[in-house]
Formats: sequence, structure tokens, C-alpha cells
Amino acid sequence: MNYWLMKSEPEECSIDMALAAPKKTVPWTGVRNYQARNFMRDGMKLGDGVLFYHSSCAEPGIAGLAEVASAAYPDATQFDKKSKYYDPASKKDAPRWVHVDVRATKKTRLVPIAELRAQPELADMVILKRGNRLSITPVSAAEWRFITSKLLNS
DNA sequence: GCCAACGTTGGC
DNA sequence: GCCAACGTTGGC
Repeated sequence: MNYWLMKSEPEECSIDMALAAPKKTVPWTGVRNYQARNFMRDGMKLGDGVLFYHSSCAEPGIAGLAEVASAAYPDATQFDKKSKYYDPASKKDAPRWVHVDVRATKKTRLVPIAELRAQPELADMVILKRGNRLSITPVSAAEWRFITSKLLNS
């Protein structure tokens, strides 16, 4: 079992919106970064733990918990000319972009990024590294344990 | 709105 | 295959 942090802009898909979706499950469309795509395609397993993170908003931070709910499959938005995620260079018979489905499991208190930064136990978290812009990053088992059992219960 | 950091593009 | 220019991300 692996763990991940996945960023979502709450205006586009917040933890509340995910919990309100059918089966509390949303397709994680729109990833247009190869490293993030590869994490979904090659790294994720059904049932992996996900920290649901709100980014590009007034209060960036962890907003809930979720789990990986599907294997990776082609992202339909890459072929949709009306979508802002349309990729004219992607071919139908060789889709460039894939994504998984994510099932929200619970809304938590919002743990701001500043609070994450303040924890010595989380010093090595990928998301806190200088200049990190990846929308999907691996989380270690120790980081997951610390966040879910310590931070979210305080 | 600023800006640091990073990824991608494309000319050579 | 190098690298400058450009675009994007995302916290502040």
C-alpha cells in the first residue's frame, strides 16, 4: 500500500464536491505533467491512501482523505476541443494522458501548509520541498501515519 | 499581483 | 543534444 498527496483546486473540485459525487468518486482529469501522470499510471494501486489537498486558494492545505479507486485509464478531456485540458498533440490510438479515479473517504479539518511546514517529522515531505510544483506527490508511510493519527486528531 | 522555480518548446 | 525563451504553478 502506497500513499499520495493530490492537489485539487477547490473551485474546480473540493473535498465537499468529491464527497457529493456519485459513489464519492471523481475522475482525476486534467493532469498534464509527465511525472504526475507516471505516478498515477505506474505507482498507484487500488486502495492507496490519498491526502486530498486544496491548492491555489485562500487556505491551501490538506482538506480530507481519499483513496485510489481505479487503475489508470485515458483522460477524455485531452480529446475534447472545448476542454481547457485539450491536447491537440495527443492521438486517440496512443493517448498521452491518463488518470485514476479517486474516492473521497472523509473531510478533515483543514491542515494549512504552514502547519505542515512547522512539523519536524514532515521536513522531507515532497510537497514542502523548495520549488515543488508537482500536483501529485508520494507520501511516506511515516508521513501518512503522522498526519492521519497525530495532526488530524489534534 | 508578484515572483521563484520548474517544465516544455523549438531553433540551431 | 544544448539552451534560451517562454509558459505555468502556486504560495505569499
